[in-house]
Amino acid sequence: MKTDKEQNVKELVERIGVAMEMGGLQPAVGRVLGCLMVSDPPYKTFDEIQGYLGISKSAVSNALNGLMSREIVDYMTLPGERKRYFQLVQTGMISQMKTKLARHSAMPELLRAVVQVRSNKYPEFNKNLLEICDFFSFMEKEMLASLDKWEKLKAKKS
Amino acid sequence: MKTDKEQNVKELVERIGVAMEMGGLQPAVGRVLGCLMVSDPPYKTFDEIQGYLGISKSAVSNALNGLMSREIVDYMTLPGERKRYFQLVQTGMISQMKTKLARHSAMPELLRAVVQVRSNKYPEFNKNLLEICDFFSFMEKEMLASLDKWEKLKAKKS
DNA sequence: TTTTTAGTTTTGTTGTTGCAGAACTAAAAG
DNA sequence: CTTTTAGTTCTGCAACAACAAAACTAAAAA
Repeated sequence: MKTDKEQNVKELVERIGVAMEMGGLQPAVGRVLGCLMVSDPPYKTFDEIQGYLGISKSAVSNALNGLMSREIVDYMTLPGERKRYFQLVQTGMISQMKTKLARHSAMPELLRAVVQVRSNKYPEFNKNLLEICDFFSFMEKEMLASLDKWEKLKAKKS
Repeated sequence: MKTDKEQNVKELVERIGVAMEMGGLQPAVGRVLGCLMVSDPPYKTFDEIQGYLGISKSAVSNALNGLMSREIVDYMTLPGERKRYFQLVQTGMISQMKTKLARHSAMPELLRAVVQVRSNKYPEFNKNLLEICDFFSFMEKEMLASLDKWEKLKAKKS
């Protein structure tokens, strides 16, 4: 039966939505993403998204605009048609990861400021703060290196 | 003048609070963390925290309990005293990073499920989905490796 | 026993989020 | 010029989050 598989797909979309929600996106945004992932063909119009998810136009509009501003989604048009076909930007998730990393980058600076403000009556504590600071710097550097590594790996393949 | 420096420290606490807030914690929680970072000595009682931040007891209580359940803060007691001295767990931020990483680990599985559900009419799209999937797996592996590297580096020093 | 201390739990208020529904708009079609 | 299409923006609401204030509790002190 067809409905059976479709049910499965909808549940999958729902699970993607929840996963995205935990990543800081709002529910409807996560579902739109999920919808575009399972969509066959891999693009959908505004109305199709709305119909598939059964949510309001405003929810779809806001979700799509948010996703487009983050460059996770973009759209194309077909010649002679006015409507837009929305689709995932394949590199979007990857650059998303980069921006997420960048958000941690304020910590080392703050921690250094903290240590500068502290007395040196508790050198052990200060040392540990600096170590945490080093840890964050270290991880940021490492992750950027990993991203580089990935990009080179991909470049070779293609 | 003393007040001048204290003002600076309070601003620093506030900035830490904001940084933590962006990391997904609630405002009061971020400030309690900031307070414990700049605290000299590096521990404070419930009342001291409340007094320093000028927030309610319930806010302090909830913040501390949340931080303790995440193992970012713990407390000690002094012999003969009932009150608890709250302090940062130095490894707390680091294990916090680990849990954050773990949250991404559902993605590869979901993406694989998506591809299995899709037709193969759009092999390019499917290939790209699998590539994103690989990317997340790759990054998770890399980060765990980095964490290992850090721990070994630290082990050597001490 | 009562009182104090060190918090916890409950209650209520305020502000914010996330969305639906309806009104609106701009461009194209008729 | 009117109508349709493809969305956007506005209005309003229900649910939830973050917190203050106050009531409560459990253990120790007096």
